[in-house]
Amino acid sequence: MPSETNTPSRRARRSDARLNRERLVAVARDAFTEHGQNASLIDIARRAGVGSGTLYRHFPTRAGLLVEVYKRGIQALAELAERLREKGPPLEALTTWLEAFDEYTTTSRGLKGLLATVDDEPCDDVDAWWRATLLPAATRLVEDAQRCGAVRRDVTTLQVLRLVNAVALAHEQAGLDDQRAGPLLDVVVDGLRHTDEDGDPT
Amino acid sequence: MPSETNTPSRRARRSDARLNRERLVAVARDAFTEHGQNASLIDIARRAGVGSGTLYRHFPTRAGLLVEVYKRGIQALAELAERLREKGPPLEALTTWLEAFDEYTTTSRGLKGLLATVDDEPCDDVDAWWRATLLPAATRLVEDAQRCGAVRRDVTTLQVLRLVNAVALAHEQAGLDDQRAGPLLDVVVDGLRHTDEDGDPT
DNA sequence: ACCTGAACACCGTTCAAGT
DNA sequence: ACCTGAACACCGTTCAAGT
Repeated sequence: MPSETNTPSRRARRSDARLNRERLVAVARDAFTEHGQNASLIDIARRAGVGSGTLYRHFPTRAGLLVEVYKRGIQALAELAERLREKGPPLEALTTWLEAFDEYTTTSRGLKGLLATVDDEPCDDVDAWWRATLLPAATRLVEDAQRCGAVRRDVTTLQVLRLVNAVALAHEQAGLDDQRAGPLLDVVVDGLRHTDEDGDPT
Repeated sequence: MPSETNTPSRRARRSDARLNRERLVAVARDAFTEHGQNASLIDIARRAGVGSGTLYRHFPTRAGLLVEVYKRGIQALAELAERLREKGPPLEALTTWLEAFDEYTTTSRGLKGLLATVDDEPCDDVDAWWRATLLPAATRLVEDAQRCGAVRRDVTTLQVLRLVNAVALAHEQAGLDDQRAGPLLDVVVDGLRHTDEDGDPT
């Protein structure tokens, strides 16, 4: 197999590329945390010690880089949703999960910006990826809670996520990055709960 | 009075400046509507037919220009708050006002961005201006509703405004600029209402 | 007093040239 | 196959020079 014996240089190149990629992601994580989702890409490349072209080769779009940075966290949230669903009553599961979601997005500045730009339907493959990861798990939680009458039925899962994300975003933009949104999140969660007191008697 | 007779040229100059200023504001209104609060300033100057220095002379900061564009609307909202307060029951007044607030910010793209950056305390005179206009009126509405037990007491007026603004912002960033936030706003309003069902029995 | 526009520093993105 | 960095187009902001 010459394709294996005569390509130690290929292997070496590849490990170089892999190293660059890892460095970029690590630097990007810091940059997004420090400056939000609009952190300077050229600065990320500089701090990673690579040319700007290299950054674009690995991550053609900013969203792609953002997703790479927050990939693990998004996956962890999806898994948490499944665990909570098996464990407790629907409303409690949803509430706990939304708090975890809020906590993660609060500490991950760039992620808030990424989620905020979500449209009603997937627009590219990066968008499609995180939707496929996060939405199904969240939808199951929301629909469980709706089915048992604990949560109002006139909201979609995407709207719920947008709402919680907006709260986190509002909190961040107010300059209070460090702590969770707390009472503001409570307002949203209370608002999501189904109440009968509005039943129109006509 | 020589200071009056020998300054017809001064009068002419001033009217030039006034015209430039008006043009800038008119163009800026369109630009913010079209591109949001980050619309290109250089493009605004260009479209108004003035040099970039002229824009900076009239409006040293972007926030100053934004406030100028939305000044009337902010004042109108403050007056509406007073009228509603005199007219109906506290909760209804607050609800109606928040809907009007949401509707105005929804149609005024740049305003959402301006309000989103509000800190817990005024940071400059532009910030101070709209706070002095909007906050007192809104605070009276909120506190009325809290006093009569219709709205929970663990939120401040600023938090309420941030929350509603965040909803409008989330809605816009999701690419649905045209319609009001609707159900998302309902969730927030419901969440603000005071309910006793959570009274801890300990 | 007011306006202009060149000048500077910065960024996003692409692409020819290198290894 | 991968990387570099110059090149281009754009913007925010300032300031000397004009009227």
